[in-house]
Amino acid sequence: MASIVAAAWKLAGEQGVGGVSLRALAREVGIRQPSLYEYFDSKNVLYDAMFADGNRQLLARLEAVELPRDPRAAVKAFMQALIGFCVEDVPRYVLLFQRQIPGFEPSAESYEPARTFLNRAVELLHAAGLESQADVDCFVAMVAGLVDAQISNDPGGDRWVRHLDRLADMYLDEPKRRSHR
Amino acid sequence: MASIVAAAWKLAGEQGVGGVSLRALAREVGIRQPSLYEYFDSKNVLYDAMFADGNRQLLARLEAVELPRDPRAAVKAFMQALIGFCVEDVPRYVLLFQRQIPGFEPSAESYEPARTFLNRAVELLHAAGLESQADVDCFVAMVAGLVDAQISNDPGGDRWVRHLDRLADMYLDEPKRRSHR
DNA sequence: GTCTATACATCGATAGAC
DNA sequence: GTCTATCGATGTATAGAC
Repeated sequence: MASIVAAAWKLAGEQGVGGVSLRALAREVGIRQPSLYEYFDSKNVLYDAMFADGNRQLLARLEAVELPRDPRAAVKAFMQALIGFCVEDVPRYVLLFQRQIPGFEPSAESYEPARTFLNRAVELLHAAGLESQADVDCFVAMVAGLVDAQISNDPGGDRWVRHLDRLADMYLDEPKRRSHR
Repeated sequence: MASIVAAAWKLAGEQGVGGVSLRALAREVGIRQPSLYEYFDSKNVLYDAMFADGNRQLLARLEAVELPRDPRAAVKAFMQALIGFCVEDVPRYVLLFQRQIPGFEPSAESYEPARTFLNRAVELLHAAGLESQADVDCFVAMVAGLVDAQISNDPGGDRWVRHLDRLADMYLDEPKRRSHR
C-alpha cells in the first residue's frame, strides 16, 4: 500500500502527476492493472492517497527543522525548508499546492495535515511581528512567487530562491516602517 | 483559422488547456474532426497558434495602457494591467506563463511577442530605479506570486492582487534603503 | 476543403474465475 | 488478492472519395 504510493511518486517524477497511469503503476509495482483496485477504488482515491502522503512528508520535514529562538530567524529557517521541499520535487509541489489535476479534489482527512502546516506558518509569522491578514497574505505570496519563478525559469538552480532571506527581512520590516510615518 | 483558435480558447476556458480535444474543437467549429488537419498539422501546432495568439492579446492589452510619465506610476499601471490579464483567463495564463502542457514547446516565432513584452517590463523597471538583475528578478517573482496566490486561493476575487501598489512601492524603495546604510 | 471510415493507442473500470 | 479478458470511451492521426 505504502509501496504503491511510493511507486506512484516515482512515476510522477518522470511523467508528471497527470502522467501516472494505472497500467504503468501496476507494471512498476509488479502486479496487473486490475489488481490495483484492491487498494484504490478509483484513480482519484490514489491521488488522494498521494496528496495525504505528500502532506505528511511536508510535515515531517518541517518538524525536523531546528527552529532558532529568534522569531525572525525561525521564520527564515521554516520558509527555507518549505522552499527546498517544493523545489526538489516539482510534481509533488503541483499536486499539493497548485491543485490543478483534472477532476481531483482532496478529501477532508487528507487535507488536514495541510491545515496543520499552514497554522504553524501563520503562528511563526505572527511571532515575528506580522499580524494582519494582509501582511501574512503578502508574505505567503512572496514565497509562492519565489518557488514558482524558480521552477518555471531556472529549474535545479537558485536564481530566485536565494533571495529569500533578503525579502523576508523586507517584508518583516514593512509594518514597522509604515507605523513610523 | 482565427475563429478556430477562438473556439479553442472557449473550450480551454471550460475544461482547461489540456482538456481541449480535437473532437470537441471540431464540434465547436461545426466541422468534422479530420478537417482540422487542413489548418493544423498536429495538436501541438494548434497549441502553438494559441500561444502566439495569447501573446498578441497580451501585447495589445499592454499597448493600450496609458502609461503615466512618472516611472513608478508607469510600473504600477503596467503591472496592474498584466495582473488583470493573467487573472481574467486562467487557462490562458497557464499556457502562456506556466508552460506545463505535456509535450508542448512554443516555436521561436510564437515566442517572439513574449520577449517583446518582457523587454518592455524590464525597461520600465529600470526607469523606476530597479537596475540589478537581482532586483528585477525579485519584482517579477512578487508579481507572479500575487497572480498565483490569487488564482489558487481566491479565484475571481482580489484578496491578493489588491496589494500590488503597496508591494510595488516596497520593492522600488528597497535599493534606496539599502544604499542608506 | 470537407467528408466518411477507420486505424491504433491508451485510458479507467468491471466481470468473473481461481 | 491476483489473475485473464474485455468493455466502452477518448485520444491523435491517416486514407481516400467527393
